[in-house]
Amino acid sequence: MRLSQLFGKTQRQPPAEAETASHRLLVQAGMVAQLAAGIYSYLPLAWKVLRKIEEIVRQEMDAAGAQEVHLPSLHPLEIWQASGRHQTMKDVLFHLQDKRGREFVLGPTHEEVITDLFRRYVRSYRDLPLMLYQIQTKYRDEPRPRAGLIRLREFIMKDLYSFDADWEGLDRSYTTMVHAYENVFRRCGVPAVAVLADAGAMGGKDTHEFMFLTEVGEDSCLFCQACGYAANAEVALFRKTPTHADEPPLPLEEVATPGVTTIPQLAQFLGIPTSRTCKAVFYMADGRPVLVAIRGDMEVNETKLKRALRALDIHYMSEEEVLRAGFVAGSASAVGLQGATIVADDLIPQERNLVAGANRPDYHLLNVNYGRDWEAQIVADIALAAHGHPCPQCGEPLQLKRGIELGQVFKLGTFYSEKMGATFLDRQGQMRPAIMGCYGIGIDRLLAAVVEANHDQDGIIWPRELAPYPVHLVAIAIDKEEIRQTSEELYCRLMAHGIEPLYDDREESPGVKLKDADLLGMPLRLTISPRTLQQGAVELKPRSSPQARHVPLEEAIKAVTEA
RNA sequence: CGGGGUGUAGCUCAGCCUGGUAGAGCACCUGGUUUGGGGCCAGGAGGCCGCCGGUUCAAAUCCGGCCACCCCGACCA
Repeated sequence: MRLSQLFGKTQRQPPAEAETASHRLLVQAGMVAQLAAGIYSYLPLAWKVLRKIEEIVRQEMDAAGAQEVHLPSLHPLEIWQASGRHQTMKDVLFHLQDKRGREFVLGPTHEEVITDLFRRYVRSYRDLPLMLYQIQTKYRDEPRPRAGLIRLREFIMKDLYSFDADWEGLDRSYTTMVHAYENVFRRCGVPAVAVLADAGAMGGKDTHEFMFLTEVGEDSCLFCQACGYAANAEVALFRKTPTHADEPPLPLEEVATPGVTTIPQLAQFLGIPTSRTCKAVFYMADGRPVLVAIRGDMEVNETKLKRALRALDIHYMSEEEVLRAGFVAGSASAVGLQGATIVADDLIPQERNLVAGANRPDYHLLNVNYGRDWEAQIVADIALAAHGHPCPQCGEPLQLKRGIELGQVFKLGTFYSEKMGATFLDRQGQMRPAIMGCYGIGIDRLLAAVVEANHDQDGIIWPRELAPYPVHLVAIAIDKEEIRQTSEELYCRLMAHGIEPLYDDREESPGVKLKDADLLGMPLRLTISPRTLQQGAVELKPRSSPQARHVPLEEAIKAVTEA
């Protein structure tokens, strides 16, 4: 490919809006272009890489025994009503109508469509297990698109669905997919780790996310170096031990705490650690007020809270909602509280003599004891694991790291098959719902991660298997006839050997060409210049190393093949 | 949806406070020169100053509303 003909132009200035390396480099290299928030065009170079990523994914999915299909993006609304997800996913669904007013949604994922397909064709356990997948554009009206290709509203996803006759079968399919995913990410040059995750609106039980650990990631995960425990912060457990479990309960006592409205102030005012306090946090859960009681040194994990409440939607109370609920912000507690659901973290009942709000301004209560002074409707683990908390398995301190979620695998079970009647007859002639799993990879997000994982200050460094072209051929001073002739010859010779280079045949200064070569990131660079030509040589340099060497022109093909 | 920020040439930005002729660098076109890290010279083309309204003799500039985009949070591949 001649660079002079290539559609897409490098820019000298990085784009102002880009804050992450992948966003900046892909835009600056002229590989992607934004159309609207979370909606991008892919130009030739990026599209080539995406196709290579897809090819790797196809190979691994096929090797795992899956078959590729292609499902529609236009989904009749009814199919979403059948699963109930027109409600649980309504915030991200794009809606549209046909001429007759029939309602459709743009597919954000395909459990409903695939389950429908299954129920039309599968009758017998003999057809199981079954794995179907597709690589397709998904549409989600994300509340906040972010960081170039990291979070898009229109994106390419590989989604695979497994159907098994029993739970052991699902476990096997799941394990098979986990291994396939490890292969995909390894081949793409992105180190990914599997962590325990939350199933969210997908339904189902076990689920893992594959994380690429990086500071620019939007997820937080906790890791134990001692025993290997790894979990998304949304679901991470940690070992909780009460500090004063053996203390006898002391009499409740009200104290004046003028001007004290926060836990740190309270602890300082009374000269106690924050772990001796019981904090009240206010939420609205599906429109109902909720008071959450948690030890003062911990934070609420909203994913856990949402699950404990079995709520569709929860959010932190606004000031207005606090007023309406009648909570005394700064001095609130569950003691004597009416008219709200009370949720207590499961550590609270084990503690003795905590300090909590008195539900009147400037007063707090000493020696508050669960069971004696108050009770909660729900007691559950709703605490957020943090850096340094003890591992739930071995007690060693957990490490907090940020990551980008590249893929997720779910054991869905019968969530969809029961709702939608996806059944089969087992060996005994019994009708049973299929046991399902689903497995997604964000293809364009993976592209972004590839760049995040493979770049330096000068540009992208494509891994071999993904590079748009294996070689970048730079002709310096190409307006000199002998340079042009030699470069053209080498270009043709490489092509004849099945190596298509990206050939910089532009009449540009050396600096421009070399900078662009670094930015565009082909794994090998061949440079022809008056200097190399004098020796009848061409310079060969890997993008990933500063080491360049001269090789005789006639050995160029061999050198490239062996490099 | 809450909080913060930005909208001026293809890109990066100045001009706005203090109203009066729309600018720079890069990119683009012509010609010349240079040739190993975005070189130099000359000439040229390119703008509903985000949109709508208001104030004013006069608005990129002041005021109001709206929209878009970016960042931080609640959601997800």
